[in-house]
Amino acid sequence: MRVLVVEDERRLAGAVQRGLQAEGFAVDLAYDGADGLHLAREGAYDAVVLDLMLPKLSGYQICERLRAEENWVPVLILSAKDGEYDQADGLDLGADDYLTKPFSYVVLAARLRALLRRGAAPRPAVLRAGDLSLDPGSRVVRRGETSIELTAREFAMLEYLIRRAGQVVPKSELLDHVWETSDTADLNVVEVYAGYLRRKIDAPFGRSALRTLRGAGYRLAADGG
Amino acid sequence: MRVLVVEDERRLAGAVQRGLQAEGFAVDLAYDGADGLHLAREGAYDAVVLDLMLPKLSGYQICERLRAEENWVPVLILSAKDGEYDQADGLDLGADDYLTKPFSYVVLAARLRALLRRGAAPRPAVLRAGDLSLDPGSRVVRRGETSIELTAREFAMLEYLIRRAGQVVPKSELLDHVWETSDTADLNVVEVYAGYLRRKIDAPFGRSALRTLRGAGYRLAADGG
DNA sequence: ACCGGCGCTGAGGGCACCCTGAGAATTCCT
DNA sequence: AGGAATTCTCAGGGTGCCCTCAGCGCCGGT
Repeated sequence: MRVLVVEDERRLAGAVQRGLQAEGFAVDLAYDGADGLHLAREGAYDAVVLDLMLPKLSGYQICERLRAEENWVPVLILSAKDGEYDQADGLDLGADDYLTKPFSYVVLAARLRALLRRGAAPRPAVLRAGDLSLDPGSRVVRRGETSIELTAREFAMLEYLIRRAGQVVPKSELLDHVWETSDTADLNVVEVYAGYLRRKIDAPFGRSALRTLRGAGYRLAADGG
Repeated sequence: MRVLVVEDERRLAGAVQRGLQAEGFAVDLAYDGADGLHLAREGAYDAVVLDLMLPKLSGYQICERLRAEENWVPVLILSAKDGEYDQADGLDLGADDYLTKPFSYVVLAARLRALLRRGAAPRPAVLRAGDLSLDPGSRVVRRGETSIELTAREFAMLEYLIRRAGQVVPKSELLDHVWETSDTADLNVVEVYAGYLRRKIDAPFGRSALRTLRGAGYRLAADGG
């Protein structure tokens, strides 16, 4: 398992390298953001550990650029900041885990193993289907450049559909996951909301991303229709 | 996105529920390990949040049992313990993330979103017979590059045939598996649908993948005809 | 070649499935 | 509390799907 560690403080970087090597990882080092980004792009690593405060490019920026390039290598952010909002920001930016200094190599190694077990995440922070995009963090939905106002229920249903874009989703599954009604199930409410969604995400744009498959369910076109 | 929270301290459980609901999650609660395991098994949740110290079954045990049952629902462990080895143990046991008390709902929600981003169910394989392909997940049927629209019944029948491609399938077997009529069986309906299928998957392409074997049944050519 | 049976097909009725507008019920906000 | 937004229920209506039926062609046997 090859890991890239980007950390400008050389003594800490060396210590992390030795600590992870002791746990069986192969570790490369980079000492600034530009080098780190370059290596992460080219090096085919199984995971990347990023310090936040770096010369030239911050850890945030590295992560953001990698994700913008559709590179879903597991990223673990490492930082002295422990404000909760920093943490939330890092995760919503596309990082997969977050660890605050000081930390132990045992924990770092365990979290890396957990990340590697999951494998590279083939999913971006912002969910997309063609020119349709949905950001679970900021709750923003767009069709191309124009943003769309959705109610909570509409948003939840579209989120579920866009996570399964290209797949057929039965109405019963939508009812299970988007609604909380366990027993008194009326599938009609799903149909009603399918109609609401079409009026907001399809009709104004002359598209038809949300298709009904009679007897099967709904399918959101992976290419946005 | 539906989340199960297993936490025995009721006030905390309620607070977490409200906090996550404010972030847009649908939250179910369980107050002991046995309930938690049961719900996690049955409830089709998108993620599970487990307290470690629980009556009846610990969070560790719940996680261990779920994984032993091949249930890969994303699990986040929540605990007052913050010893580094506890953390490492939880992660190596198959949990996907670990958070120590006290924590904030903003962080919990962000980490759940990161988990959901990663957690994607593996798709069923695409079935093939020559240049004929059928995808049970997206419900897409193709002959070469051109996609074909099938009704629910046509799709079900083709799916059954393509799974038995190259083999002879009696009409009675199709009736049993594609239709649910147990007794009042009229085999003619199978013949009718064989005709529908031929008109859609064979005739437009000048092929004949679906052959009739008089007195025996039908056979879908394994090489697509 | 004739005949019996098997399979194919076009037509059509019925109904299940889905969509939609209206309005009640509930929640949220001021 | 009052009003607005959201969520949900309900009934009506359209249409596509499913199945039945009857007639005919075709195949295989004698």
